[in-house]
Amino acid sequence: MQNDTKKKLRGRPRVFDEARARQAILESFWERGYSSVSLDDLSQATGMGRPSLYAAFGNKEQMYLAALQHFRQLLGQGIRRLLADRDLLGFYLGALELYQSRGCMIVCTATVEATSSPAIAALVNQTLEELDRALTDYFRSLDGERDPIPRARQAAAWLHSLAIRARAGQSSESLQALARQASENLG
Amino acid sequence: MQNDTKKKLRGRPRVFDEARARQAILESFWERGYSSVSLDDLSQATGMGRPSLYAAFGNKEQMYLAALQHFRQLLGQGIRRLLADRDLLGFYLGALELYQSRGCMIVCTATVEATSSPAIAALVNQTLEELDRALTDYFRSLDGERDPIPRARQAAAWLHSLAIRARAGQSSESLQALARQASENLG
DNA sequence: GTGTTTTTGTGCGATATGGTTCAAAAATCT
DNA sequence: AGATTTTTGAACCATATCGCACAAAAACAC
Repeated sequence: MQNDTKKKLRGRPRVFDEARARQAILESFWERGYSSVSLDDLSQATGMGRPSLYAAFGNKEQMYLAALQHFRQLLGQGIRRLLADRDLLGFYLGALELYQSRGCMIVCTATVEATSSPAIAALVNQTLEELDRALTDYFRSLDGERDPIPRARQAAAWLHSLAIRARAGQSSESLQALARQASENLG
Repeated sequence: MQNDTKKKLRGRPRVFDEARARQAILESFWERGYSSVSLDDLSQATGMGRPSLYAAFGNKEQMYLAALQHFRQLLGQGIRRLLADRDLLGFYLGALELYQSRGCMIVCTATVEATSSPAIAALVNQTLEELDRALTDYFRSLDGERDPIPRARQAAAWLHSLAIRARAGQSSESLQALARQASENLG
């Protein structure tokens, strides 16, 4: 929980790599959602025993929330980088790459739990609004763009649609065609 | 399982109303997804004992699939009716009404399970494609519409986005504003 | 070596879960 | 009334689930 530096600490050394474990937890939840992933699944995915898992990352909900934050960071990173390039097609294709691996964790798995867990609901909303804000800022920054908000909403709608279709397993070709349509539609 | 007519049958009469029970099952899954709804939850929601539930509707997955079909029918009905009126704003506002109660069952809860259950995945895809087809037909039917497919994809994207935002609990005003934007954008 | 600190794995416990059996109950048919 | 048919509810079974105690293990400090 507190060993971030890799310098020698006092007790028995950990046998697991915390970053790898976090990644494994993220991927499990990302792929199958919250409810259908058990602690045993996580134990297997990380190679850690349940007690170690618990000591290191807390209980199941805390792990899920951390994974969601992790995903959110991943998403935000991509958004900032790609929008800085003013390359909308690149943005959509990059997002698509992320989505085609396992779909969008926010749109396609966290929304289910939103009705059961206020904490998850809050995080979902926060992420959605963050995306809206980032897109609005982007369109506002474009020369001669007078009404950025509706444009941002439309851009978000394309992204949401891509997320859903990717999770549903539609073909790469049709998804990429959609990404192209989105960028042309907005460019 | 087979008693659809209400005429007097042979044995002990059922104490439950099959239609109401189906509705209760639908609402449970619709609200909380597949995995986090237990048979006990369904038993409580319907007022039926688990064995009766099992005898009448099969196992959990069969119940979920039936509920999903039920929802799909509901959605398709609304789509056909509203598009027949050529009232796109009405279409979006109607969908929104459905979505604001519990979100979209396909987009917001079935997609999670798609990775675990091929049957659910297939049904999700089928529904998505059905929607695309219906929207394409609609735009094709409009006078002077030469390229209906991209327009249909855009219309679907607006719908997907509305579904997600509604499930996330965004305000009625912002959702209705989005519905208006969508219909103006396409009209 | 002796003590200290931290991680690990075995294993427990209480409850939840999906599914099913089975006798009793409640209706109809003859 | 008796036989027949169907539903019901209690109870059961095997397994899964989350969470946690606890002793052994593995490192360091002195």
